[in-house]
This record gives sequence, structure tokens and C-alpha cells, in this order.
Amino acid sequence: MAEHRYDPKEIEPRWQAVWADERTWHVSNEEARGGDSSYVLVMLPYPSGEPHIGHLKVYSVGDAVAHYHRRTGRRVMQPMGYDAFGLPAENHAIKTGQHPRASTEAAIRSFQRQFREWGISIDWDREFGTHEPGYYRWTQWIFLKLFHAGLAYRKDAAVNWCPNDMTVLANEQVVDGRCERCGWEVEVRQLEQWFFRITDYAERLLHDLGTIDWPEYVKTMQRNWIGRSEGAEVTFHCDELGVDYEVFTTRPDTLFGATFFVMSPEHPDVVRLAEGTEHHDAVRAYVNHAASESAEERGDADRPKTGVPLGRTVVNPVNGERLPMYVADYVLMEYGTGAIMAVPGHDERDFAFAQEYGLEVRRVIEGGDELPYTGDGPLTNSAAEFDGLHNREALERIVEWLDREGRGHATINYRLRDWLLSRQRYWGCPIPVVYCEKDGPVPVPEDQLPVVLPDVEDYAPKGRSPLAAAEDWVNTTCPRCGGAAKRETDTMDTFVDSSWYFLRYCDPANDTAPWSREAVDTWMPVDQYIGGVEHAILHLLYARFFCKALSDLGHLDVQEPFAALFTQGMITRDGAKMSKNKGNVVPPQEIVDRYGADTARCYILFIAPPEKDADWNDNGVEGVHRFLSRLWKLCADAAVELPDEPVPLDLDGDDDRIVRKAHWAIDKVSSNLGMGHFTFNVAIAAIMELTNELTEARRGEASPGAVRFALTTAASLLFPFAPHASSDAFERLTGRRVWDVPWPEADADLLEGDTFELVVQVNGKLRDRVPAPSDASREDLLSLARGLPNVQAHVDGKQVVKEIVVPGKLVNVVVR
RNA sequence: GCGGGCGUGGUGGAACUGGUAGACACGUCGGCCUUAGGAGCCGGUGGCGCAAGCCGUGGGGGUUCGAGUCCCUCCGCCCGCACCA
Repeated sequence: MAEHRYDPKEIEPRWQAVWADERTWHVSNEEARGGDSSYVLVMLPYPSGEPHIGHLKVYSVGDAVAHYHRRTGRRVMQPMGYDAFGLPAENHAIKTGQHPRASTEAAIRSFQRQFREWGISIDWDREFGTHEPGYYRWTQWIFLKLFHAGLAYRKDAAVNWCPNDMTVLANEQVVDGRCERCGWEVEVRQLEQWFFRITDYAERLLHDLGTIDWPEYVKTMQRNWIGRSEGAEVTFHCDELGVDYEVFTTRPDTLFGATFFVMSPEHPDVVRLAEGTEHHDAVRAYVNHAASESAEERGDADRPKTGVPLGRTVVNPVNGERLPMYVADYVLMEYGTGAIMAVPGHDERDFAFAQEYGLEVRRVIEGGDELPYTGDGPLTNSAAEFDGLHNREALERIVEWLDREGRGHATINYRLRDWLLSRQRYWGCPIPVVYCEKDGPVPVPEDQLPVVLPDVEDYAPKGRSPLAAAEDWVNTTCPRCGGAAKRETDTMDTFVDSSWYFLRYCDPANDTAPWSREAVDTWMPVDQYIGGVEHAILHLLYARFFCKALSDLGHLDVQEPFAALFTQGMITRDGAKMSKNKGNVVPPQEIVDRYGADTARCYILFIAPPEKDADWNDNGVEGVHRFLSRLWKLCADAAVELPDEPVPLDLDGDDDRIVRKAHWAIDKVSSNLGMGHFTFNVAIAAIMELTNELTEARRGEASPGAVRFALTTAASLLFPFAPHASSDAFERLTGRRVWDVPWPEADADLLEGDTFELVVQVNGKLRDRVPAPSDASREDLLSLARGLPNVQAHVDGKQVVKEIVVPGKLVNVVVR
């Protein structure tokens, strides 16, 4: 007997060399245009240190999908790149003085090496890093396109500032009042910054969620983030200052219940309003106090309501009543207009405030035992023409009335804010703008791109970008007038870099345009996008926005970049997130060194359905390694021991069993990989079952042809999960490259046996199982069932009420 | 508070439209082989019971010949959002 030993250390590098030498996974745009193509994309990694176990998981998932698509007849692009700008490398530079480019590129080399060692089928001809001038030149180009379209603009606004990272943040990067990256409490600062006008796209970003195949919870998160609400804008006039104030309300039906009016402490008019009243000092003190509080303190809905009167009034447009004005921090400047009409009878927050300050609470909707009542019902205490109307009906009438009178109109409000893209940091894409004393902000002309990021001595942020110190670079001339000018020293949010990288993969070497239309038309949209949940809002929303904006500007023809999305769960250790602090990190390199990449990949896919979090278990790895070892050895032994015969025409005994099992496995694995299914754990279990069947058959009477067929099938089905072992076993058995061979197809005739196991129940309880012919009639099955001793024992002496037959499945005899 | 998801052996998890609950694997127990093994192979393993059998998918109720799956209700856990007017 041949003594083959499964040795991944020998097998894996050998196949990796083949794939590298032959550029097996390269696919040209020309090839893709010729046939059915598929773009399988895993979110590009941020290269820092070494890849971790999460990378191994996400690329194992992506690779399984890519391989399955290829072998079912599609031309697959699976590219790779690096989200190379970013704070960790810069912080490392501050600590060590090492240029962020050096540490980043070292990390990239480590990622590259490990991706090759894992055998991921990447088209390396399309690789890039977002920090390369050849890439960010086009990031700047996109900025200019958006600028010229009015979609990139500069404004002075209250912005989120992270005191630890020393930079402003986008709204999306503030979680619970803290910096999404470092966890520090965010402060509010008034600064002039660059924004992308993503709010112009709020409606489309919301609506088009209906057109894409994404997990429902991700869509829900995006919907919540966009936060559409329908209502009305209503004008309240302040006589004292002769100014109109608009408020947004979703409940114009409660207008007659408004008893006061509240403005946010950040509202620019607050202090001016109080001027000359006895409340002026108190208002200033309140505003200053609010500014000193963190977003987290401010955001607490449970704390008691506070506020100060402004000493002014506004007029309620529906009834002419004068409402006292207040400033209170429960009104947010960033939502609506920064001012509200307060209806304490029908709003819990307004009610709490009214209680605190002894203000009138008026019921204008019937219903509920006590106030505040937030439900529906008929109007009361309103105007004669509205009283008695159901409030939903009254709502529309009141808005119509406001509209006619010019005091308001129906409108839609969104929670979404414009995307603040400026960052006061060094290691990012320079914003291609110069400031001229005469012409103001002037965009750098396209033919002068890229604006290259200069080297600096000191990376430490000092409240302004470290780039400001690069004086030779900062001082330039105005492209418009030729006079002295200074460059923008902020860099772009790194989410800008990653909002279009999937387009660049389509045409990565293009040096006259970011992409050709033909190239993106060939590949876009991404057929299957795969990545972590943490990007449910940030990256996935920004990328969608970019696609829509670039399409509107005529550079693209896709509204949605990612037709289907899959989000994978985390790998934990002892139930906790792996982290260096906890000392529970499993480095993929260690597992790959010990068991080989195939074992590592299979284990991670076998452990649980990939969308779930799963706990790492060292023993589980051993089990998967045993399986691969057994299957590979069966194949390697059979290749030399068993003559290469065809499968016998008449199947019986062991031959019948293993050939049918092979077809069963084909069916099982295919249905767990196809049509957006990601149940790799079940697919791998099916290959294990086939392997177990074959281990047993080795002791039996199976013919060489049948065994070879079943083993070849097992090796072939294994390919998406363990490409090295699969390629090796398959080649030994057939002399062919498994990836050149189409995915096996199950023979429907062999999926259905001549006989099946009839389940026999009495009163729904299992009483026996007997083999029955597949083509047996209902009557045959019934009489077969009735004849069983165990059935008779439960039927005797009782009356048969009903008999249920499910052909091919079961018989249920109902007795009383 | 609002929205979404989940609850199955000692463990991770299977179970297509309601039709054999627990596939596959880990662990564990027993055996073989070994000087030895944390290697390999073979077999058992939801609970109770000598057995026939009974009980079992978070608790309770319902629909059905038949419920892990459908409906109602309660409990527990996870995730997202939250002073959003």
C-alpha cells in the first residue's frame, strides 16, 4: 500500500507558484466583455502590521465565492488593494519618526505575502494602494468634479472635533458622542471646513435601497441614518425684532396646542434676541455652559430639562397667540431649523419642560387618560373648522391652510448631514485647492494633478495640519491670477479614498482618466461585495453617494455600486473580541504555519455560518485538518493503486452507494454556494460525509471506477474552500487542473433512489421506518405500512379515522 | 423608548415549501495498534428507563393527522438608533 502523507508545507507553495507563474487569476477586460462576468469584491484592507484572523475569514469567504463563480462559467475579477492613508500609520510616525509611507508599505508587503500564502485567487495585475500618487491623483480629480458641480463646498459651521486625534470628524464618525476611532469625547468647534453635499442625495440614497440585495438590517441602519421625516415648515413671527423663524414639525395638527417656543443654544440669534431684556446675562451664561458640555452629556435624554427665557415672543400663525421664547439645550441645532414650537400636551419633551417651568399644557387632541398624549384622535380646542376632525385628516387641512396663507408648507426633513471631509492630519490625500488673496479659494487645474503630498519633519498635529509647516509646498501661485497663494493644508478623510476604489480596479493602469467608461461598464456594479458590519453606514453610504454623483456628472452609468452585500461576523476567542490587550489574539500566520492555509481556511468557514460571530477553538482546527488529511490521502493512494476505469454502467452495492453519495454531495454543495447562499459550513459538512462514506467503502467491494469518480468529485467540490489540497488531489487522480474543469453537475436520476425510507407514523408519532419502492402508489405504501407489526400494535382495537400519505416520504395512520 | 435579529445535546452548529429533530464537527466514553503518545484507526454518545417505551428545540397556550418551523403570549440574550421636534 502506498504511504502518502498529507504535507501542506510541500503542497501549498507548489500550487501557489503555479498560480503566480501562470497568472491564473488574471482576467482582462476584453475577456470579460466576451462573456458572463462577475465582480467579486472584498472590502479593501487597511494595511497595518500583520493581517489578523478577520482578514483570513473575509478573504476565505470572498475566495470561495470567486472560485464558485469561475467554475460555474463566469469571468471573475477578484482584485486587491490597500486603504493606505490613515491615522494609525501617522500616529506611529509621531512616536517613532518613521515615515508613514515606510510603515504602511512594510505592512502592505506583509499582507501581500500572506494573501499569497493563503492561496487567495487575486488578480494581482490590478493591485494598488490609495496612497500612491497614481491613485490619489484621481481622488483629487473626483474632488474637482464634485467642486465644479457644487457638490463640494466650504462653510463655517459647528463641527465635531476629536481632541485626541486633533482633527474634525464627519457626523458618521461620532458614535455616542465619541470618536469612532479612538473613543475620546468629541467637542464642538466652529470652523470653516470642506463638505460634500451628500444631503442632496438623501432621497435617492433612501429610495434606491429598495433596488439592492443587501441584508435587511444594513438597509435599516442606513434608513435610520438618513432619517427621513415628513411634516411641515411653519413660520413664527417675532414682532419685537421683526424676524421670522421657521420651525419643522411632524405634527402640524397640534399647532393650536403650542404654548411656547424653544431655540437651541447654538442658534445664532439667541443672544441677540435676549439683548436689552432682563434675561440677557442668563441667556449668555446658559449658552456658554451648553458649549462647554460634551456631546455625550448633551445627548442624554433622561436628564432634567433646563432652559432660560429669552424675554421675547413669537406669534402662532394659526391663532395669533403670543408664545414666550426660551433657549433650551434639548433642542438641537443640527436637526430641523434649530427652533421648535413646543406642544406640551402632545409631546413628552415639551411636557417635561413645561412642568419644570410652570408653562401651560393644553389638550388639542382627544384620547389617552392624561397628558401628554402622543396618539391619534379627533381635534379639540383648535379652530372651529378643524375641531372634531381626526388629527391625521386635520394635519393635511392645516398644512393646506398654512400654504394658502403663506405661513408654512409641507416639507420633508432628513437627519443626514453633509459629509465633512477636511482632516487636520498629514497622512492623507491633499485637497487640490489654493487660497489666493485676490481670488479666494481656487481649485487646482486638472492638468496640474496630482498635488503631491510633501514630506515633512514633524508629523505631530498642533490643531492645524502638519502640512502647514511645509512652507515651500504651501506657498505657491494662484492658478487663476498668478499671484501669491497658499495651498490648502488639510487632507481628505480617508473614506474619500475608499469611496471609489472599486471603480479604479476596473481600469487600474489608466493614466489619462480615473477609468474608461468601457471598463466600468464591463464590470460595474460589483456582483458580490463582502465585508464587515462596521461599515454599514460610513463606507457603504459614502460609496453609494459617490456612484450617484459621478453618474449624474456623466462619468458612470451605475446608481448603486454594490448589487449584493454580504456581511461576515467576527471571530472571537473565549467569547471576546481578539485584542493585543487581552492577549487572546490568534495570528493567522501561526495557524497557517502549523496546519497549512487550507486547514485554516476550511476551519474558519466550517465553524459557523459566516455571517455569525464565531468563537475560535483550537480543537476544531485539528478536526478539520484530520478531514483534509484523510481526503487527500484517499485520493493520493487511489491515484496510484486503483486502475483508471470508467464508472460501471450498472450500479449496485457499494458502487451504487458511493456514486449516489457523490451526486448527493454535488447537489448539496452547489445549493449551499449558489444563488447568494453562503452556508459554507453545511457545504463542507457534505464533503466530509462523502469522505466518510469513501473511507468505509475502502474496506468494501466498490469498483475502482466508482471510487475514483467519488474521490474526484470530493476533490473537485473542495476547491473553493481548500484550493491547494483540492488541486493536488485532483491532479493526481485526473492529470488535470481542477480550476479548468467545470463545476460538477448532479445527475437528477441518481439523486432519487429506486427505493426510499418510508417513515411510518401512528397519530403523528414515529413507529417504524421501512424501505419502499420510489414508484409505489399510495395504496401500496398504505398496505405496506398497515402490515408492519409495530403499526398493528398501535392500531389494534382502535378505529382508523384517517390515513395520510405523502408519497416518497411518509404514512401517518390516525386512530381513535 | 423605537427598529431589527436570535433562543435546538456538554460545545459549535444541521434540519428546502410544516413531514424521521440533533447532519457534520468538537468534547467525552470504550476498544485496537503501540515501548510510549496530546499520532492513527474502529465503535458508542440528547435525557430517563433492564426493556417495551416515555420525554425532549427558552416558558405557557393555540392551529394541524403532524409544529424547531405557523399564530398568540410571556421570559432571556444580542445588535442598531435614540432629547430627531
